[in-house]
Amino acid sequence: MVTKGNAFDPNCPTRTILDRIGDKWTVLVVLSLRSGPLRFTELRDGIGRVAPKVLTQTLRRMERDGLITREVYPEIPPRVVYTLTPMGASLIEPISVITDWAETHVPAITKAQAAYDELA
Amino acid sequence: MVTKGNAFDPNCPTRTILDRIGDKWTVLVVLSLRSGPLRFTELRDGIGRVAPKVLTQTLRRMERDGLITREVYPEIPPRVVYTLTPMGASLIEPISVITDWAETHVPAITKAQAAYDELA
DNA sequence: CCTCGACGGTATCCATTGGTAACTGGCTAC
DNA sequence: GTAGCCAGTTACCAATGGATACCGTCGAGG
Repeated sequence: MVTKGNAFDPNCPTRTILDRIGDKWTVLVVLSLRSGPLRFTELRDGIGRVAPKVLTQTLRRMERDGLITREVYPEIPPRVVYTLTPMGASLIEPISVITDWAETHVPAITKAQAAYDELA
Repeated sequence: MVTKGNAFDPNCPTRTILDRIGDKWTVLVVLSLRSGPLRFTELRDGIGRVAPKVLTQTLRRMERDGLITREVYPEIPPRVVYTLTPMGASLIEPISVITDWAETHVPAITKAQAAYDELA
């Protein structure tokens, strides 16, 4: 009845992690850092319009989860560099599978939506 | 700079679909329907405590996106059966990749969180 | 009778969250 | 002196998520 794990138990940590991964910004941060470390503003500019507050929240969470590291260089102006940890990098593959699926099915979904709205 | 697609463009449909897939309940609905059609209450009971309103919203969205079908049997008491479409079923694989990742990394993430909170 | 429960939802309300806009501090360049 | 850079933070507000209660219709049970 239940999957191999127990994602159906609300108290299961898998569920929490699933939520985390499913987060819009988390996915985009991972993809952004794919090709190397970035600074805060580089992330902000690379990801189409994120509120800095939200980006900070996302990055802190990801740091806490061990997906990225945050290195602060106490210079003026300040410099903070975010880097994927090996665990964070291991997320690229699963995320790619999802984005591939999404891109493949965009036309079908758009079409389904149009059909649905048609007879509404 | 950008992935194969353009998930970084906020107006890109891929982004919308990504949000959809990332949705907590959508994932659980797909997994629930994996082994066959289910009725509303079966879904509700199978997924650890969902508010009916939220489940309805989720199901309507998924129906609109062409991931599931909704069949109403005008009986008393009413019977409504939800079934994965082929497209919906094609989501099982990608989702499994993610859940596998999540389950594999639960210990590491939990450990990372503990370490982070330790020195906070 | 008449009330109770099954089913597939709505309706209402509140808490949490996502997001916007403005501001901070410290230094450097104009 | 004042404008700007970076990496945020601090209000503040709108939207969303979620809990709870309720609806109509019917057959079953008392």
